[in-house]
Amino acid sequence: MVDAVEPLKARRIYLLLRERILNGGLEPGSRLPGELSIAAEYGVSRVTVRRALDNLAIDGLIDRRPGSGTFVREGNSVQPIVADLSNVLSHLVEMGRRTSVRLLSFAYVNPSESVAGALGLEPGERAQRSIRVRLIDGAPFSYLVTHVPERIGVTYSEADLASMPLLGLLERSGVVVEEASQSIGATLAGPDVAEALGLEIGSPLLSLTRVVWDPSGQGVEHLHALYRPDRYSFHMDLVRTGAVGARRWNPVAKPATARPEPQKRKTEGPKSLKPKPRPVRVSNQRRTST
Amino acid sequence: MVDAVEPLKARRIYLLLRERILNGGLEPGSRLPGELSIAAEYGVSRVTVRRALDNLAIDGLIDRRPGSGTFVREGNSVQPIVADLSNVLSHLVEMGRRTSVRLLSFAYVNPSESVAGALGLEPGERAQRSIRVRLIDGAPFSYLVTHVPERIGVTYSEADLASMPLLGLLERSGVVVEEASQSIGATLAGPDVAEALGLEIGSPLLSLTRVVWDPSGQGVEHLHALYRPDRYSFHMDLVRTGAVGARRWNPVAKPATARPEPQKRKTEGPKSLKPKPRPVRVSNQRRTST
DNA sequence: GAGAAATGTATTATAAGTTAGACAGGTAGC
DNA sequence: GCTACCTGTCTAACTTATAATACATTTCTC
Repeated sequence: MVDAVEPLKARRIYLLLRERILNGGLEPGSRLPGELSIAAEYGVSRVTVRRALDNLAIDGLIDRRPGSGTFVREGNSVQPIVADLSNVLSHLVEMGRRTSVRLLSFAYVNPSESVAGALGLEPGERAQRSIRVRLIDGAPFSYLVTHVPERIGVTYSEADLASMPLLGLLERSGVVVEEASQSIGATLAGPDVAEALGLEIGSPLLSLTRVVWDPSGQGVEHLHALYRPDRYSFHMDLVRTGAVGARRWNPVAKPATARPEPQKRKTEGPKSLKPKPRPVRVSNQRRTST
Repeated sequence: MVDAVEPLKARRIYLLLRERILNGGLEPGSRLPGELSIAAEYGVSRVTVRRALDNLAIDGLIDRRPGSGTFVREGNSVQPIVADLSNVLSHLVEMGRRTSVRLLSFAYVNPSESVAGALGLEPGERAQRSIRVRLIDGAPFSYLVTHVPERIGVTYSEADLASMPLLGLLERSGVVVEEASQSIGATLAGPDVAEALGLEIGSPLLSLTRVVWDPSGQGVEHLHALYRPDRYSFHMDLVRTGAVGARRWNPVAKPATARPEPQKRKTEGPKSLKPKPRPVRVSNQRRTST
């Protein structure tokens, strides 16, 4: 009879206030209620409220001015890297930002059942697994676990992996890559991933699972990618197509040649020049630790 | 100098293990590592691990057999709803599953700066904000916050909102919807969202922010959606296009007419008939409290 | 049956979170 | 200047969470 307790009021209040700042009604520059008011509102002590505010201050979300009050800091919108759904990294290179890769693991393993199933492996068939972390300007933003069937003929070395995209290596080896299927979800950072990405355990992550097939339908690559949402997000433009009554969104297919940006929004509002102060921003670790 | 502490390890481990059971590598029926192993892995004491396992047992996710071990309970695999990036709900209807909507809030507000900027509102211009929760077969899976400029001519009522998609209502009102831009990220559940979706505070969420414009570039709708990743995920098929040397992924544009499924994977492995053993489960809050 | 390994249970000690209160000092309004 | 209100800091007592052990019981393997 483990009676689920209700601990950690400070964190609860921290999350609550953070939500109000990021998504909710608290405008940048506005003043928060006094610490005593907040304490009364949520039925906790002032010390507890202060702990929550401390964390918000560490996150850089608020500005505390003694005698005056606590204010929502302005300009705390750190834009994450934006990627479209196709070739994620071409953007970055265009922007002149330097990306690098750290190879954490390189081994031949018996894949998990789900990976084996997705790739269509025979029972007991092994796969080459590599774990990589991708960095931009020295800051890690993605954790990639890839599985490639051993029988595909893995012709690349560890050094190759650290310098070239895996798909490029496969295509160089003569593997024809035709189609893929991927799904996007969210999950929490475990110990390994948290350390590799410089996060706290339990931080939210974007997850992407992609399975790539060759023209015969043979599984070629299984990718499980985890992204820091404060540094990476998916972006896409949609157009409304179809007849009335069956209208739907369709993604805008971009030409293979790189283009600066679709940049279509011609809103004329005074703020329209600042197209998207996307507030999503997830920073929640107070201590990156390790 | 409040040194950020490390609270609630038990809950953290509970969330992590739950994530591994639901999305991660732990197959149903498989045995978890021993309590001591888990304790060592996460650097906590066995008591703490046991607390986490207690909660997982309450959730019905695991099965503890004294002397034998702790096992992932079978039959938890509730497939998440799979949506493509365009018309998320058409799938569901096709599948014959019943979705419903709960309207949590309906008001005219001064939108936050980020929303106002995205929609291109004049300073001080108000917007109609509605907060809805969407359910499938009675289980909530998404939390939607939409903003529509007041001047657009909001011709729908609260009752309309609870029964029809917002975009449909707008188009019925004569608003021409042409293009949109959206980005996908991840975040943690705050108190409000957690309660609305039946989650613990701190659970991971998929977040989608979409801005819709009419042909003149005027903002029409701002959508901020949060999805339970165990019940909802984005899925898309990609094809490799472009010349050698500049190959990239492009999404497969689907026809407006509903089609059962692309279903391309013709892998012949014995497990290929079970293409996706995605294990999932639902109930997880022990106490929604307050 | 012996032994290893697992969960179930209990005890004690330490660490951490919370509360309540008091006081100092800064800021703004009257 | 006075007052009200705010944050910053501190103390003391209390409650809860976690750690470190030890030991019993069940299960599986050999």
